[in-house]
Amino acid sequence: MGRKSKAVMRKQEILEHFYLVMAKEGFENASIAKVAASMDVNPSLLIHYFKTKEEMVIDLVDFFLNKYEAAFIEDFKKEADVKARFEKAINTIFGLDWLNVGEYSVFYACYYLAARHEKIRERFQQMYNNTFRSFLLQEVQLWIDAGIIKHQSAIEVTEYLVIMTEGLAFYQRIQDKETWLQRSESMRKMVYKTLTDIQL
Amino acid sequence: MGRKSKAVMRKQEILEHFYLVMAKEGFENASIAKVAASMDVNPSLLIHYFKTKEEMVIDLVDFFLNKYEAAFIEDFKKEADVKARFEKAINTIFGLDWLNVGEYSVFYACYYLAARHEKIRERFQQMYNNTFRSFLLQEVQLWIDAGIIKHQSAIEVTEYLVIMTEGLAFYQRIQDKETWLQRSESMRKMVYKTLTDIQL
Amino acid sequence: MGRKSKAVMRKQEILEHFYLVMAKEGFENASIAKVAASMDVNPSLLIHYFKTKEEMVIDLVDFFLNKYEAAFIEDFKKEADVKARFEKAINTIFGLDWLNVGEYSVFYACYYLAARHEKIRERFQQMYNNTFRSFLLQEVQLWIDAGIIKHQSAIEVTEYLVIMTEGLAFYQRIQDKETWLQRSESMRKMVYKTLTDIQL
Amino acid sequence: MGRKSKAVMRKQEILEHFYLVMAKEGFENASIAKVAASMDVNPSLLIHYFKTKEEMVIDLVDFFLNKYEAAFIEDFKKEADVKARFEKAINTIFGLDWLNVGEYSVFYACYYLAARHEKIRERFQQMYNNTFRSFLLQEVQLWIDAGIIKHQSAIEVTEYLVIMTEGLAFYQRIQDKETWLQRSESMRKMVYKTLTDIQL
DNA sequence: GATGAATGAGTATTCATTCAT
DNA sequence: CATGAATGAATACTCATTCAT
Repeated sequence: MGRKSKAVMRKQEILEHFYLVMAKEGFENASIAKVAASMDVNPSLLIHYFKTKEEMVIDLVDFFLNKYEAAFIEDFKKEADVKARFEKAINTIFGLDWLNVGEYSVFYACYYLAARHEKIRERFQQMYNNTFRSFLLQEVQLWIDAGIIKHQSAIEVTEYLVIMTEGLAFYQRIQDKETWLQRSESMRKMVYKTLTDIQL
Repeated sequence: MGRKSKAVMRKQEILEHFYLVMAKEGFENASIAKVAASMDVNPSLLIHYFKTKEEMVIDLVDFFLNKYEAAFIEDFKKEADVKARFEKAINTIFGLDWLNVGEYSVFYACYYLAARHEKIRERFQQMYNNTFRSFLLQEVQLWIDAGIIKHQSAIEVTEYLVIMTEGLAFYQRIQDKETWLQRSESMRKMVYKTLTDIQL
Repeated sequence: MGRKSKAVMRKQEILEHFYLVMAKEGFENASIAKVAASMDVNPSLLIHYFKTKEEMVIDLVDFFLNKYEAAFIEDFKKEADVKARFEKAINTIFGLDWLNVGEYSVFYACYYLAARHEKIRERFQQMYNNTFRSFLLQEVQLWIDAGIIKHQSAIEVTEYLVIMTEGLAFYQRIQDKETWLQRSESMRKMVYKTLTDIQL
Repeated sequence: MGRKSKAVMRKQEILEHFYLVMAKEGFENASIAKVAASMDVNPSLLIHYFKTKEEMVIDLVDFFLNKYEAAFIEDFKKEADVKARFEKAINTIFGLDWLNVGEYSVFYACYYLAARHEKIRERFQQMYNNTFRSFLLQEVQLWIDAGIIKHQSAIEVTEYLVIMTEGLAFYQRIQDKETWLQRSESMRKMVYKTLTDIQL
């Protein structure tokens, strides 16, 4: 494969700074000039690599989702034992956020953009359907094979988990920490019961 | 003596147009000038009522969430019979979206803003905690009293429904219609089972 | 004479606030809106009393110079003994400033305006020629009569003092305090000598 | 490689136009747009060189004072003979103004700004202390060496001349020409006498 | 006498972008 | 590859002012 070309590296670097500016100043305030300032280069250099800002935004979403996917998968891979991984998965879903304010504001900026930009929406679809679902699917299958989950198909459980994860993340972010912690425990039990038929 | 105050009405009118411009052109492209153009008044008039754009944005979120709340409650109130209302609630959650693209892009723009603005986040909290939760809570209690839902507390079920609703809405929006329809049915069954202990 | 009419009092009040805003924010930033805000009234009220801003500015200069004159004369009147008044006059001229930053910035804003506005220039002329000169003239005559000043006409000395006062004030304002104090003493001696023919 | 820098020249050109606009329309009416219009370029170009208007104003003062200094020194250098230069200096101080209305209104706008801006005040200090004083000081020393001025130190005389110059300039500008001419002659005599001990 | 509605021109500044070097 | 010059449209906001109430 050899070294990445300078262009590819530069683009990556630009997106990294674009992301940082967005996390810090908000998506609506992230301008080419500010990203250039953050990199200490001339604004026209960014235009040199991404012909328009729109292109840059689209690539930013891609860049961000790659990061997000990697973090998600990383989180699941750590444990070797199947039972332990199941517990960990549940804990992760109900655990406090993986992302800080700046980061998840970028996530929702991207999600907002998906509503208006077909290309971006497709990228989201791809992430959820290919990466998350297909990864979770094999994971869930292992849980079923191990008898942890009963009476349900792998595909249904996968969908359920994705939806719960997003619903929880969404709901959690508008709650203050104390309120959230009070509520998350009973949610955890309910999901646990739904999946395992075991009353905790 | 001054003039009779048109402030309340005018503000409402401005927010209506702000919302329309946002739905049509996207939140990042909704400028004071465009809203003024849409109303056929001078931009400075908007500043006369809302001293800054920020204030206008905050009030827009409020305006939008009020609308959203009203639509939500309206939807639940239509049926008189408890059992029918329960079915309807489930169907609504799993049904296709209440909102069109422009509308839900505004919703997610608002949600994105909540990540960065405390006032806006508080407004979301208030909507979820006071309006949705408290409304759903009495509804769920009726379902429990009627024996539709078993073995679970009203508060838990309420939380569960809110989270499922948001998770589903989120997930649905990045799926194409066909994919979504295929998946929603199995989700519906799983939730039904979780709540009623009845295998559909 | 009776009471001043409400209009006169209101105008005075407006000018007072105009002056305060100017001293605080600078003459180029003193707008009708800010003055109104400072008074907690509606901007159009100021237009009600002064038809245009220009008129308000002209009256402001007048208002300010009246204040300035009053302070000047007050300062001279305090002493009864002629010799003491002469000493005091000299000390005042060489003493540190009567005005603080905001105040003298207003003074120089007015002076700047005099360069462009004939009406304002005339008002300055009137102040210097009528008030300062004519007041100083009788004062100087007393000093001459008392034999404090020798070999010079009252009119010449008056002119000399006005010029020295302005030159010193101007020069002093761009010096830091320490530098100024070092230099003012020798200036004082030179003027003293010029006027009295006495080597201090 | 970038473009060859035109920054220095362009900045100078902009300041020249800024000065012209200020002299013509008054400091409070000198806007970036007007300066750009006067240069027949786009307003944003001015911001390209001076990031803010404030920066532009500060540089304008510098630009103006440089001009002013140069004119002052030029005026003194013309004569070769010491005695002639002394006479010329006195005549210049008492002569009619070097500047026309627009020009000296800019001068007083700058002086006004010095009251509010430390950087600008420092620039004035520098001009008076370094340029004027140090230049005059050597000049005055020549006069003393030549026996034109007696019984006084060079430094005192220098201070005295600076102060008289400013006081006269200030006073002169609010007088009409006829009044001024009547008075300047006697002033001239008094200064002459103070410096030379010779009764004219 | 005082308010608030409304305007229209103006403010400084930022934006993305193009082009010459 | 990278800079800096330059543009032109857009930004939010402020200005003084008018007019109806």
